[in-house]
Formats: sequence, structure tokens, C-alpha cells
Amino acid sequence: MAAAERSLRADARRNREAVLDAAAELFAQDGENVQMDQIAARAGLGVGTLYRHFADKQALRAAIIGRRFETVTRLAREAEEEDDAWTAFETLLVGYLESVEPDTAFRFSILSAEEPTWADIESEKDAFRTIMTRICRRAVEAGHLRADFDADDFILITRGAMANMSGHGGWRRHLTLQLEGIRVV
Amino acid sequence: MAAAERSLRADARRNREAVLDAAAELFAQDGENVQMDQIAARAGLGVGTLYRHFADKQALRAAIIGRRFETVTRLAREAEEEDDAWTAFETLLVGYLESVEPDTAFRFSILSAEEPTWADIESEKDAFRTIMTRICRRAVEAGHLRADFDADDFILITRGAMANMSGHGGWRRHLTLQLEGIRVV
DNA sequence: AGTGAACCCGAATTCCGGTTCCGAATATAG
DNA sequence: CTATATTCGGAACCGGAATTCGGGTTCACT
Repeated sequence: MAAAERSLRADARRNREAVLDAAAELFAQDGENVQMDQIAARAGLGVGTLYRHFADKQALRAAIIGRRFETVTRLAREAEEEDDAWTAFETLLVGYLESVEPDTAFRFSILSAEEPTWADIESEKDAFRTIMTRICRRAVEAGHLRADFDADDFILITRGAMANMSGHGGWRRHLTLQLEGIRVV
Repeated sequence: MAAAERSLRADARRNREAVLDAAAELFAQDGENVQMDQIAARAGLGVGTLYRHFADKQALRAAIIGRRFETVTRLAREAEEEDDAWTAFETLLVGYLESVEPDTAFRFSILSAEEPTWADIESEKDAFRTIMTRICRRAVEAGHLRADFDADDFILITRGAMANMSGHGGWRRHLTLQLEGIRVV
């Protein structure tokens, strides 16, 4: 793909970016229900142009989702720099959620789970998961997280928080509950 | 509505039930993406008949969701009978989630949050919430739940669990984490 | 057992949004 | 500057799914 990018005509590359930006913004805002026409309009282009760059709507979505994964992966790398194991974990957790909060499309794509030919994204997904796993492990070993906590649990927690992001900012409260537990023993 | 039911012709009432049952089953199974034709077929009726009983697809959905609320409200009433405050709470929590697990449509409608003209359902929703609030309060007062736990938190917790119901049965694990907390202090 | 209102049926229509297509416009090589 | 390959634009197309509509059917009352 990097090679392909280089061989793209100047205007084409510019437009491709415009499409990506417009799509990102609209998908983030309205999630699933955005029309190709709207994206084209926002990008100041014709629909035809979208299809020149992306096979179909699904592909465009995939590109957007992939982008966000790159973002959070970068974020994870930063978090890993933290000296304290707990700080690293908390930074990742909160950073991830904050980054994802305004992106309706991403949240829904995660929550919907089905995701047919989402195969494209797999590699980005893995990159994130790898780092995330290390950070979790470190926090467990340092005794800051329950001994049986693992990467899958991180996903459970974040999905849970994401489910409480619509409208009311209840997800922060929920995160507290998840960290501390609701039961008194 | 009760009066209207009485004045319905025998076959009409029967068909109405058939539609409701068929719709409930299909919506539960496939969530959002069910066609009116399918529902009609499953009910052994023509599409026209669906529209005789429900203004549009949305109205039908609303009726189904309302139904499930009635179910869980009944469930809550039962839970409240429990002598032990914690047992009552746990019964409600787990019972609610188990009851909701197989109902894709319901889960999505809760998670999607937007809910345009969902106003119809409000009363059913309130009925449930009232009882649920009492049960939570009792568990708090008995010292089984953190002191600041309230009805809104119940919703956060359940939404969280519901977000982890697609496919993998991870929601039970998530529920444990939510009850006990993931952090070690 | 007749009558009319209520009800049912499902083909036809409408609506909606993704995708295609090809002439016009534009960038780059020579 | 010209030629040629690329890219753009957006009206037209198309399929899928909701909704309508009017003629046929069934119930319930007398």
C-alpha cells in the first residue's frame, strides 16, 4: 500500500485524505447511519470519487476503524513508557476510553461484535492487543490487579464502559465501580 | 387499550397474538434486521395484517420491548419476595440478565440509547425501575452493597454485562469482575 | 342464513440509499 | 504545449425492504 500511495496522482492523494477525514468525522458523529452522499458532500467531492478510492461503504468504514486502532495503539505505546505499573495501566484504560468516547462508529463496531469481513483490521487489532496484554500483565505482577486478570478482561471492562457512553457521561462512574467493585464483603 | 382488546373480533385477537409471538421470536433471534414479510410468514399471515394491528415496524418493536419489560418486572416482583437482601439483589441482577440474554432486539434497543418515540414504553420501564430501586436500597442498607450504590448504578452494571453478551458468554465473568472489582488495594 | 362491518391478503407501489457509468476535467510526461 | 492516462462528478440505475390499497373473506349479531 505504501508503494501505491507514492504512485497516486497528487490530487488523488489529496482527495483520498479529504474523504477519509470527512468520513471519520461523520461516522464518529452519527455512527452507522451516514450516507455516502453526505460524506461526499462534506468532503466537497462527488460520490463517484469515494468509489474510486474505496470499493464500497464497508471498506471505507474499515479504513476509518483501522485508523482509530492506530491511534489507540500509539496511545498504548505511550502508556507503556510509564514507570509505575499501575499508572501505565490506568493511563491506557482511561486514555483508550477517552479516545473512543467521541467516536460513535468505532464504539458500535466494537459492541456489535458480528463484523463480517473485518479481517482487514485484524493486524491493527493485534498490534494493540499485544501491547495491552503486556501492560495488564505488568500490573498484575506488581500486585495492582487481581491475580486472574487478563487481556480478555480488559476487553470486558472497556466494552462495559463503552456501553455506557451514549449521552450521559456515566461511563466514568461505571469505570470506578468496575475498578472497586460494587459488593461489600 | 384493555377496553379495545375486549372489542376485538375473535380472529383479530388471535392473529394479533400470533404476530406478537412471531415478532418476538424473530426479533429476539436476529435483532434489528428482520423483515416484516418474515414476521408475517412466521405468523402464517399476510403483511397487510401486521399493519392492521401496528402502525409501522417501529410500533411493533415497541410492543415487543414493552412485553419484555413486563416479564422482567414480574421477575423483579418475585425477587423482592426473598428474605435476604443480598439474595434478592442477586436474584434480580442475574435473573434480569439471563432473561435478557437471548433477546437480541431488546439488548440492542437498550444499548442503542437513542430511542426516538420510545415514549410508549416509559410506563413499563418505570414500573420495573421502582421495584429495582427498592431492592437496591435494601441491599445497601443491609450493608451488602457500597453505600453510594443506586438505581442508576444498577443500569450501568447491567448495560455493561449486556455489552458482553454477543457470542461468547463472557458476561458472567464480567459480572463477577463488576461485583468484586478488578483492582487490588 | 342474511347482512354488513371488521378483517385478511399479497401484489403493487413507494421509498431509500448504495453503486455504476461515462463524458468532462485535470494532472503529469515528453 | 500536446497528448494521454487518471481522476472527477453526479444523474441514473437498481435492489431491497417498508408500506399501501382494494377486492375477497370471515365473524357476529339478528
